[in-house]
Amino acid sequence: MSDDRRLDVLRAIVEDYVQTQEPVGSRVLVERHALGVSPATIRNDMAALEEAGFIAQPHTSAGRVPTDKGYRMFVDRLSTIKPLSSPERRAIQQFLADAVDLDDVVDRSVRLLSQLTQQVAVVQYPSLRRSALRHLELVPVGDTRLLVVIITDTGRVEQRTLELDAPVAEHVVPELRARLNAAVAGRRLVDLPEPLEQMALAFAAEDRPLVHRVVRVVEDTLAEATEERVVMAGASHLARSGTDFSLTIRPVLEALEEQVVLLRLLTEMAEDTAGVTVRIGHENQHAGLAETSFVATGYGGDGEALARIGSLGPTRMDYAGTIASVRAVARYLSRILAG
Amino acid sequence: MSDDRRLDVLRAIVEDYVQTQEPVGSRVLVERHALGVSPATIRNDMAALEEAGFIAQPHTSAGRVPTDKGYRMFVDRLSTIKPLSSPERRAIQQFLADAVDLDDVVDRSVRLLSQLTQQVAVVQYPSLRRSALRHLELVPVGDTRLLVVIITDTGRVEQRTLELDAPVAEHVVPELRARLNAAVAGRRLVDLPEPLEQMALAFAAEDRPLVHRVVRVVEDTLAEATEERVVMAGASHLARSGTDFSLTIRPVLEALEEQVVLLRLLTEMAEDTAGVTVRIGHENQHAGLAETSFVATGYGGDGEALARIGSLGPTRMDYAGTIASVRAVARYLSRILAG
DNA sequence: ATTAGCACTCCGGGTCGGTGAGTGCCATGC
DNA sequence: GCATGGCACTCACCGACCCGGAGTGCTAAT
Repeated sequence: MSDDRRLDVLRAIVEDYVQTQEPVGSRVLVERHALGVSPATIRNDMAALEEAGFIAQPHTSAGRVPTDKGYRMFVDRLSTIKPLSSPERRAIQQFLADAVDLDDVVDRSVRLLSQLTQQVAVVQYPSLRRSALRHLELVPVGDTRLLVVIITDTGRVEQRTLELDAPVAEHVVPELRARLNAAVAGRRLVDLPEPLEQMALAFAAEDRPLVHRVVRVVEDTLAEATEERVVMAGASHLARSGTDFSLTIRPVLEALEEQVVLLRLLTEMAEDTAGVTVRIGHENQHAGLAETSFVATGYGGDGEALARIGSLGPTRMDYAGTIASVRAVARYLSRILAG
Repeated sequence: MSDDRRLDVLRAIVEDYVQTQEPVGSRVLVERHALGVSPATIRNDMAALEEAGFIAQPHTSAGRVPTDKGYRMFVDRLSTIKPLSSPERRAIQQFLADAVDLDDVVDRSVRLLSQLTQQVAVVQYPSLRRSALRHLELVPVGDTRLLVVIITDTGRVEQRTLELDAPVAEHVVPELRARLNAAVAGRRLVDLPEPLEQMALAFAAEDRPLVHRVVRVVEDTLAEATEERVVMAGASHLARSGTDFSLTIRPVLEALEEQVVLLRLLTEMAEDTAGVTVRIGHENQHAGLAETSFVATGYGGDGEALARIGSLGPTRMDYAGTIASVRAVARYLSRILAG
């Protein structure tokens, strides 16, 4: 049995179906691809592929459609890398380089990726937990409030307001600011508790409560679940014309509006740090995403990724192109953040 | 001619149509509303209303549907205010009060409003231009870069990185920071140029270039077009089941993804500061929004609004309820920001 | 192992009446 | 002069029906 040709047939089916969005039959298959055999032969192969679960027919006497398993095989073994053209690369780089601050970088990235893939793009902000601290700022507000501002080396800024019982002693704030910064600058979250503990000891007993509260806020902010921010763009691509997919658009939009779902989507793909991860159809846990695929990778950080970026579309998507785009944007994004 | 009854009929048509989403005929009208006359009479009134352009029929021998003009009349003269229940109010208040910083406040507001109205919600960040400055922070990064952080009294934070030609002189940064803050604290953008000018004079000539560059960055940031940030939530409500509206979903989503369009939508309604503004169907400039209505109002600031918040849905929406929700969220939002 | 031939299935689109909701108009009544 | 009952008319909608075409699976021949 010519196993090779069967895989060729599978590849051809996936490629045709992705392009035409219509079940593909044996005749058009031999016409459009140089398979060198007759439709009847293809039919036999198709029967075998169906038996093996790679393709299915929507109804008797219709062409074949790839199953999730078929797409899986396609991305794992059949699809070839599709490098971006060099003008494309330059355009990406330029567009991202014009960003003015982190919000802008993230915003531009997500729009760019959505534009490139013609799908929904998702970008996670650099994790606070895994970033290093660049600066801590304390700003007294009125008498009894203290604004704590945290700036990371990726440019991310978080702020929390602290309500105090008593007015702050004048001299404490500058000293605390100085010592805090000395203690945290350049360190990552995991390395923080001890230096902060040490630092607190340097203060007079009467100032300790304040110091501890500030330390507490900093630690909480960095550890909080809310630290994980995600942005999305390109939802309109879900309503691409000429697709029954629009029937399923509601649950998909709903899923995408739940930060929790998005985060799980991104973080569940965390194992494979260097490469690109692909989740196809039902491989996604969320029910609303059963007819979508998600392509993601990490960015920032050397070795361990700072955060993730991905693209979501119908299972019948251009995997090669999407993978290439996701990878490219992630690469330039990393470069910007490191620069 | 009983003009009053005609308006009653119009009101009845709008209310019925909003509820059922189906063209409403003369029979069901007299059945569902206590109009005290026969269908034939209603039919005469309907003919008059159609003549006047308030209603239309999709095709001969179908019921009537309100036109944009009909909705306009309805919101201007016919709809009654629908106050929120007091548990609802408490829930809103509580939900917003739990917010941890400005991003969180805005995020919660937009989600809340989308939840309340079951439509798309849009919230604009408090304008930098109209806010007062709370604090300016300068953080040296490496030798030749300076991070400028701007914090407003609404809690908004903006940051810009400044690339310098030469290493910064050690002593300049603390002094500049102190003087800058003295100059700007509590002032609004329009009041800034002069004090900043004054301040710069206090520095030695050799430090002037640096000082001027920092001043420049601050002023630019506050004046920039990109200062206007808008967030959106509830797009999934656009795909509400059982509506041909889903055919038009694409252009609407596209419009909503353009910051520019959103901003124009919000700012074009700026005249009426205290009340709620409603734009119906074709009154919206953007072509993709011809079948939607937008309800917006300002929030924050006394007198002049700091920013705007609104809700967008199909023209056949519950105007009274939407107006009430938008107003309520805006009110509590203002309160939080002032607190 | 491949292929030509063939019978079979079933989707999609088109046609065709029947039904019912809704209208417009007219003649009548208060 | 306004409201009303009656009535003919118009369409959209729905189900039944039919037909063509695409695609398959099977079998027999190479």
